[in-house]
Amino acid sequence: MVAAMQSRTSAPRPGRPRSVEADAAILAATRAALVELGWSKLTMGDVAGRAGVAKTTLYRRWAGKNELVVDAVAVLFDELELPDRGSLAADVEGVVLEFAALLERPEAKTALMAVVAESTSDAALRDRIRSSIVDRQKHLVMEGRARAQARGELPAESDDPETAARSSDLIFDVIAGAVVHRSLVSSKPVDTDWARDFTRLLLGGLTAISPT
Amino acid sequence: MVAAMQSRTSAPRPGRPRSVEADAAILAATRAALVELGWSKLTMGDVAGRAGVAKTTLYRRWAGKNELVVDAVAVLFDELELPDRGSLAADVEGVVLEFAALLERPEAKTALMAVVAESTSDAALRDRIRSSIVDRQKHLVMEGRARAQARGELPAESDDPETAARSSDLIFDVIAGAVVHRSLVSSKPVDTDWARDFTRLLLGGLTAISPT
DNA sequence: CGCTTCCGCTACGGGTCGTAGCGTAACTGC
DNA sequence: GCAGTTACGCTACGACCCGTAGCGGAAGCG
Repeated sequence: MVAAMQSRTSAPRPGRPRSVEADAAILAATRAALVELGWSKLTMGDVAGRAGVAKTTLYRRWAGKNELVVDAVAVLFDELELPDRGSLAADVEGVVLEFAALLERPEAKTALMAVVAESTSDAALRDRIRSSIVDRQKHLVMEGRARAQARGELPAESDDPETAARSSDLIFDVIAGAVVHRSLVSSKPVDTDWARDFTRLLLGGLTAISPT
Repeated sequence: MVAAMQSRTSAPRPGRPRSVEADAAILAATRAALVELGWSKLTMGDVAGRAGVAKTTLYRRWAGKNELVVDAVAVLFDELELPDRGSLAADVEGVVLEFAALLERPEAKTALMAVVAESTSDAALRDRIRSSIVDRQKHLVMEGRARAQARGELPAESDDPETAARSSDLIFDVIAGAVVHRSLVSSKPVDTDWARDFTRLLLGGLTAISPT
């Protein structure tokens, strides 16, 4: 992704250009390998073989497994959308289910946790994840919040842009964190029942949880 | 941990017993290696060297890196406690900060995400994590909830034990998930400010978030 | 003392890593 | 067309880690 951007934005350099088909083939092969092998058993040589590409070609574009997988998985997050479902509750429920469906895909679940784990001791990788994955989701929170404010479901946010950002960060961490934890750590399904319970908790708070 | 339990519960077998010092040394060496090297660069041979133990001894007790690290990190969660801080809000804030402090320890942050990632394609490891780590935390939710109900801060839970379990699972995923996501994915600090904001959101819901 | 199990050590085949070197292919500017 | 430049496929390589086997010896039990 970053590599692709580089070749797209940079002025046409002399010499043979990098094969765009190879880029796509490598990323697709990486996702396929993640599905079949999981993170730990995935090797650069295997990916190269699947993509019909020499191993050296991979190393010319990505420093290693971590960077490659981040780019391979990042595009999955572009699918996330937030259609107007009429109410804040419906919007939250919808995005929760969408995000959960994304996490159900084996290439996503195994790769995401692994790269996050690596990023704890690799600042560059941390930035790469933030820009390639995290920031792409955050705008969903902004959209949903703006809509809810327009509907009168939420009060206008603070004038101070810092506090406004703080609260949207908070909401983001709560939603994404809860779904990830439910799905990957507790390894229980994020179904419509759970999404409804979670939405009620998020909107109304702990006291709102009571037998329906 | 499981290995230790095995040798503790099983009847005294004939022959030389396993060295308990070796167990402790290996687990400590594993944590030290996690701090210095992180997950990916940690090797069984390195751990054996640090522990002053032969590599074969490690393999006699653990099947591999995954199992070893789970056991090495599991004991960290025993530190988590939930002293009565007088109110539900204070209790939540306290456990959030405690959990965050635990996640700040490099041996915990790098190992936890990694084993969770591996567990997505390893059912046995998933069970091991659940029993060794997740279930140890869940009782904190029960405690806090029971206290809040005794104080009159929360209504009594449903008679149906299934719905009661469902809601405590939900609360657990929201709290743990949010802290993990904030700390490891968004890589921003879980400080007292954030803990206060989060607690207000959890107790009062989205509408309660407004300029103080 | 025999029996059993654990330990440390050495050695090994198999696999992955990341790089170097080579000849060739593709594209640019003169 | 022709040099110049860069990318590609291929091969080969040392380095490292894996997980296991086999050995002699140590530590307990009866």
